[in-house]
Amino acid sequence: MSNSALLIRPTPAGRPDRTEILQAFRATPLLRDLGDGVMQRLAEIGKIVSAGENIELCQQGGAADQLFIVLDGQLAAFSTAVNGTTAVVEVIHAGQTLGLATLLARLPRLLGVRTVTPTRLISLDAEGLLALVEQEPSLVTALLRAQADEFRGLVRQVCDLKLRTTAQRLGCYLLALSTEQQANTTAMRLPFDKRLLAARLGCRQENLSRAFAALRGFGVETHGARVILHDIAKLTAYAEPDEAFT
Amino acid sequence: MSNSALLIRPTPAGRPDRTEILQAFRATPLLRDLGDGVMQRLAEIGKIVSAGENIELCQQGGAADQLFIVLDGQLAAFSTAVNGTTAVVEVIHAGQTLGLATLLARLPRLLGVRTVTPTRLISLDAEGLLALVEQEPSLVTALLRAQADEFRGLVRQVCDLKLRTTAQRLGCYLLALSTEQQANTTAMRLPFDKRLLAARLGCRQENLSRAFAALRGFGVETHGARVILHDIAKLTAYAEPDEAFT
DNA sequence: CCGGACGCTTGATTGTGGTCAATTCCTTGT
DNA sequence: ACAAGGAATTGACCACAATCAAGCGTCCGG
Repeated sequence: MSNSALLIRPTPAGRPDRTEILQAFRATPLLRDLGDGVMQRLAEIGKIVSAGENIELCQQGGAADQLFIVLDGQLAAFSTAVNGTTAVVEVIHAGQTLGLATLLARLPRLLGVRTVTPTRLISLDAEGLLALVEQEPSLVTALLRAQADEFRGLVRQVCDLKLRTTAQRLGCYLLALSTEQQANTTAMRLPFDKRLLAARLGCRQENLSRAFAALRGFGVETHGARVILHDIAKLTAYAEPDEAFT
Repeated sequence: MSNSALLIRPTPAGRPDRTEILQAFRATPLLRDLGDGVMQRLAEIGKIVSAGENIELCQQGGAADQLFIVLDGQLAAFSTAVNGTTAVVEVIHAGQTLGLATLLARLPRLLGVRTVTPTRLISLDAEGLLALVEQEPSLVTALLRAQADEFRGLVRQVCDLKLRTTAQRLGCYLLALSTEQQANTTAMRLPFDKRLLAARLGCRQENLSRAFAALRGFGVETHGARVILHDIAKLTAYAEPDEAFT
C-alpha cells in the first residue's frame, strides 16, 4: 500500500529558504496581492515542507496547529467512519489552502489529509498567523476570500450528491474540467487516479467505470486517463450542471 | 402551496429601530463580543426585516447585496436542478447568518432561501459591511469564525452523505439534537416538518418514514413531532456518528 | 357531525449503487 | 521478452432508496 514513504522533511537549512517562501507567496493566487510588509511577516512564521506520496499530513481528530498552502502536488482530504470505510471530501491542488476552517474554529480536525503525489507546501504556524490576522486587514480579506471559495465548493458538492446520479456527477466533473483547462478544449487528461476520482465523486471504482460506460452514449470517449468530449451540448443536457458553474 | 404570502416588509419607521437592532446584536452569539463602536457602525448599515411563512428571500443565481442575520424563525437554503427537483442544503435557525460566503466571493448565489416559519432578520448592506471589514479587525474575526463554523457543518454533511445510510443519518441527527437541546435529554421535539427534515437529510418523505420505523428497533419512539430516545448507546452504535460531534 | 385537506405511513415495484468474483489490460521489473 | 502485479472493466447478485399508489389519522370548516 504505502511505497516511497519518505517522512515529512522540512527543507534542510532552517533559514535560507526565506526567499524561496516569498517567491512562492507571489506565485500563490491567494496571497499574490498582499503588501511587502505582510509578506515579510508571513514568511517569518512559514517554512517549506515536502512529502513523498501517500504520506498522512494531518490526522482526523488532531489539532490544527498550522495552515498549509500547497505549492505543487495533490492531496486528498478524507473522513474515515468507525466501520473503516473512507470518503474523500476534496482533492486539493496547488494554490489551495488546507485547514483554514479548522484553524479558525480552534476545533479538532474533521478530516485527515494524505498526499496523493509528492508534494511541496508552505506551513504557517497557527499562533503566528492568528496574531497576524489581528493586525493586518489585507491578510484577513485574502483569508475570507479563500474560505468563501472553499465553502462554495462544498455547497456545490452537497447539491451534487443530493440531486444527481453518479453518471451525471461524472458528466459535470468532466465539463468543469474542460472549461478550466484550456478554454473549452474537448480533449483532456484526468488529473488523477480513477480510484481517487471515484472516492471524490462518492462511489466505488466499479460504478465509476459503469458511469464512464454510460457517458459513451453522450459523446464521451476514454482511453485510460485520456478523455475526449465529442458532444458538449449533449453531455450538458444529460448531466444538468448548474447554469453558472464557474 | 403558498399561503399567508405576506411580502417582505421592513419595519415601518425607517429610523427608530436603531436601538432594537443594537439589542438584537447583543443577543446574537456571532456579534455579542464586539465593541460598542463597531456595533454602532453596524447598526447604521442594518435594518430589521420580517417575512411571513414560505416567502422567498433570496433567489438562486441572484446577487448577494446583503448579509442576513436571523433573529427568530427558520429558513431553508435550497438548490433547484433544471429538472425541477430541489434539495435543501441547510435549515437556518436564529443566530445564524445567511449569505456570508456569497457576499465575500462577490459571485451569484448558489442557493435560494425561503422562510419556513414567520421570520425576523437583520439585513446588513453588503457594500457597507465590506467597507467596515477593512477597518475593524474584531468584526473580521467574528466573520471568520462564523464562516468556519458553517464550513465545518457542510463538511459533516458531505461525509454523512457519502458514508451513511438514510437511517444512520437520521440517527446522527437525533443524537445531535438531543445533546444540543438540554444536556442529554432523551425526549425532544423535532424543530420542523418531517417533509423538510427529509429534504435536509437528502431523502424523500417516504424513506424518512421508513428510517424512523427502522430506528424503532434501536430505542427510538415517535409520536408525531415528539421523539424519545430510550437507548442512546444502542442508537449511537448503529448510527456511528463522528466521535466528537460537537 | 360530516367532508375534505393535509401530513404521515405503508405496500409494491423499479432503478441506482454496493459487493463479490472473474477477466482483461497495462505497467513494471527481472 | 516474459512474468507478475495492479488497475480497470464486466457480470451476477443484493441492498438501499425513489417512485407510484393506497390507506390512515388529525385538524378545520361547513
